[in-house]
Amino acid sequence: MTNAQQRAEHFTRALRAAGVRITRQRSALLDVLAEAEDHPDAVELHMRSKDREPGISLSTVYRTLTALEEQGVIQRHQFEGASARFERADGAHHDHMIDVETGDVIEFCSDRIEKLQAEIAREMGYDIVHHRMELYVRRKSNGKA
Amino acid sequence: MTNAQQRAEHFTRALRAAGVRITRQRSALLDVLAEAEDHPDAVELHMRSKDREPGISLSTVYRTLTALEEQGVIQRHQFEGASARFERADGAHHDHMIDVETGDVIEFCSDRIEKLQAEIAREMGYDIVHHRMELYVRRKSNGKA
DNA sequence: AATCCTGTTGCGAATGGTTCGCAAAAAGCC
DNA sequence: GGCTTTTTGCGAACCATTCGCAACAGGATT
Repeated sequence: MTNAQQRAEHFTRALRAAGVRITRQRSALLDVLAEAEDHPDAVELHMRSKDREPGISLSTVYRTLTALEEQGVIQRHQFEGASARFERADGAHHDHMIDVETGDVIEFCSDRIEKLQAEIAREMGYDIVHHRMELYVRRKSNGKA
Repeated sequence: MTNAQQRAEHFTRALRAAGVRITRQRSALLDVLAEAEDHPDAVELHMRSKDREPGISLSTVYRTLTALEEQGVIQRHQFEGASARFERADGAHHDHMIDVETGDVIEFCSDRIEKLQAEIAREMGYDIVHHRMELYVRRKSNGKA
């Protein structure tokens, strides 16, 4: 069994556990999400899902994405000046770099930054509920200047 | 002359320099922005401006905010699940903590985090164009747990 | 595999923050 | 003061997302 199939089953179980029914439409979207290696938005996911289940509507995509997010198995990211983009919530926590030229999303993680964030919040009398850190970047110029 | 007056003049000069005319409406909004010590959204700025210049419309507030942002004298922040909030761009760069209970915005800055961000981007072959870091926080609980 | 109950669908309409188009009004240079 | 150009307020348009609803379909039970 492929990783993607395992992930699709994981999604299915998560929804079933929440009393959510698995319809043909949802199954198609779950497969799409399980296979995605990028950070697609709702419209992109809708297009990919239509290849498997032509009848699926954009509303259903949004509704299912919301349900999956509520179960904590996917994450929704609202990057600057763009519609929400989604990704699986399997691996470890990470932050994002967005290539401002191409829109590509690069994942990264820094324990040291996380520690500093927690420390700063603590010093000011707060606990961090969650955080958002995005670096908007451009490929480094080769030349000197 | 108060700081707020100086800041209002600074805004005025910035707009004039860009060939933007200073109308009564804009003048009112500029004063409001110059006095603000918080991070108001467009609707809030509209309300405050109406106290000085009752005729001002929300469209004008948005248009002027956009012009000021283009001149780099104010900043627009899009925090999670809320409308855009604005602040003056005088002082040094800083990031934000948002109290998830109250919506209050607390400013903070960490050179160490900034350095780490730049280092991470560099190692991956990128230059940072700008970044966004927001800590969504809750007042620390007094008790043990 | 037929039934029933309840959750789900697609559609189009609604939402909410923000922007736009337009004709009337006002800045500000001469 | 007149004239040109920008700006205004208004309402309509926008766009991503959500909602309302009547028709439809899981899936547990039989």
